[in-house]
Amino acid sequence: MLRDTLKQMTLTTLAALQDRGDIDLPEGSAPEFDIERPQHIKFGNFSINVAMKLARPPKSREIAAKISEHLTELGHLVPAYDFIDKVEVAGPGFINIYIKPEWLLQQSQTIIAAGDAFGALNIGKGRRVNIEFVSANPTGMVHIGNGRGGFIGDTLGNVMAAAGYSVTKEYYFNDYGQQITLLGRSCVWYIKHILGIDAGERPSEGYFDHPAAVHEEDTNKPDPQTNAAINTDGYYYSVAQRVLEMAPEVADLARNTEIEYFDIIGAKASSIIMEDIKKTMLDLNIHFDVFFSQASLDETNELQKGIELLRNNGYVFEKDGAVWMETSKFGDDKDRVLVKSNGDTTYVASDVAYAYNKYNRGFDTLIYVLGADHYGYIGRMKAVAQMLGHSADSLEILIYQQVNLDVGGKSVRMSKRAGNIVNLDELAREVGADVTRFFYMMRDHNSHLDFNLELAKKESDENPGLSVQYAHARIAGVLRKSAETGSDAAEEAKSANMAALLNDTPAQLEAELELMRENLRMEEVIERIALLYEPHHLTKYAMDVAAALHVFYDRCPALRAENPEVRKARFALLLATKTILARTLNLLGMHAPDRMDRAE
RNA sequence: GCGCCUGUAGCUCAGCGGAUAGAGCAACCGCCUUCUAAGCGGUGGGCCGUAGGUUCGAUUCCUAUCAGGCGCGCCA
Repeated sequence: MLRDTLKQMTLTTLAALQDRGDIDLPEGSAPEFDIERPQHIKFGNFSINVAMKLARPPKSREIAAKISEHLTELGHLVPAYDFIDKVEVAGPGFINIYIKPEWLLQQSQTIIAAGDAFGALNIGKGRRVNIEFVSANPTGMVHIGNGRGGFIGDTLGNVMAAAGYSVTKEYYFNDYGQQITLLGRSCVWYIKHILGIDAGERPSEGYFDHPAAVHEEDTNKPDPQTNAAINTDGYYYSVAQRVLEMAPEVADLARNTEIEYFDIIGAKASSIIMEDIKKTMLDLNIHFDVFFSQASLDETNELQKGIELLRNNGYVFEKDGAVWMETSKFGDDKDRVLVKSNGDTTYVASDVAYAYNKYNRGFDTLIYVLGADHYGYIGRMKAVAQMLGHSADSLEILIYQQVNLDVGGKSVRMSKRAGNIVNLDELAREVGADVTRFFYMMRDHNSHLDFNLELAKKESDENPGLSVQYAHARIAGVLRKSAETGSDAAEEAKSANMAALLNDTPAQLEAELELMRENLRMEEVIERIALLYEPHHLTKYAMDVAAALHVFYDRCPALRAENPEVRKARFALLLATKTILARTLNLLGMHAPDRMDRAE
């Protein structure tokens, strides 16, 4: 990528000037510096700040002038560096690089030739990365809160794969222990209602639908716990119905109501819910390579092996009849219990085993995408990584902030008790998967997200994500029109002389150059996302490319261009941009439509 | 009490220590006999929460402080 080339050129220049005695590098080596994208194009395509790192103004300007001179020379002498139009020194010592317009335009051919492979980087060098996200327990549907991780994880995974990492996307589900028993008991209660058996009082703990007839102002009162309050449209009611359909023999078990049957029924309910979750994920184009069962850790004995490994490494001790691990040795707030005094293993013990399992599968980096309520994980899991013999950096936890509901301008937390949980599949149905994905990805994962469902529905008309898709559709429209008149735009573009555009009006040329500048930025965006784990930059980038395309479309007709050379060259720009837009949309998990019908 | 996140335009938010802080939406004014107007051009709108500090340079880093959110189990 161009920025890397410039960095290399600058390093070469610094070394040459040092040899010549023109500059004095601290300890003989180049300082840290950046190749930046200036805010205004009048400051060039790129800006180098190394001179200010070496000295204060006005001395920095002198150094910048020397570097600038040498860079210009390099551009003339080395054919591979022949993209520099001019180099200028500005302000306190910025070295501003201006790229030749014809070089920029010519890159459209590079993009077209690369096709879907454009933007594929090798910064990952094939390193294996495991990204775990969503991992919602199969005791209820994914909602707009815990679903946020789905968009972050899936998009980050897509981008990291493009950046040359070998990515495995994974969902860890808890099909083990107490909560499955609870789910089973809740399900039995509903089954009894369905079968017309006396179900008794509704258990105080478990998984139940919000009663149908209760209004918001009643939420602080205890649930009615009567047959009348049962919501036959509720989710758990439907799960119970499906358990009965799937396994009619359950009816007999439910009549008995022995504790051990709860687990059996709970397992069936949980597998139904898991299928629902998988379907929701698929509807939103969120893909997983692996669904990992927590229970399997026990079956494979990894639960015990993980603990044993920690014990052998000397980090396990006993206290108060429980087994502990010394996570505090590695910066955690406190030590954590692995085996309770009653002999049960803790959830944390499963986390240890799961991390152990992931490392054993050969992953170099484990990324966890978790909600803010899992903040406490960071310290303990980083400690676990080290106790298992890996670096703290090999395990990264991305915390995304809470999603609240925006009700009448006030931020309201979703809760089961208030019955105001909005499920993700509901949102996807209302506004569509593409808009949903774009909407979520516009925000940094560190930012809080107040979800206004009404607005989200409205934004389906106004969402900038649609403008990006429209940009893609517009290009497809031109190509379609061209095909209708019997011409082959792709064929014409191949033989285009891009320099033909240099005779366009200044406004046209500016639009064409801006379009190519944006197109070529994709590699930098992918690199940054992969290195910093910040997938939200992709939406901003997509909007920038779309905006550049719309301006170009407005000013620079292709089909109607009088000059056939100009027409060909503009076809090349359109095809290159279509490639970029399609690629960007696909990384976002969105469709790149060839046609969009107006809403009205 | 301790820890983490957030505070930028009317709203929702971008902003990798750099130059005159940006986008979308909302508001206002223009542009369709033209490759889709889901678009383009223009206007207005900012003590970057507050106060110090580091730096040639701070919205960005550090400290304090105010405000909002979240977390601090032998729960999962």
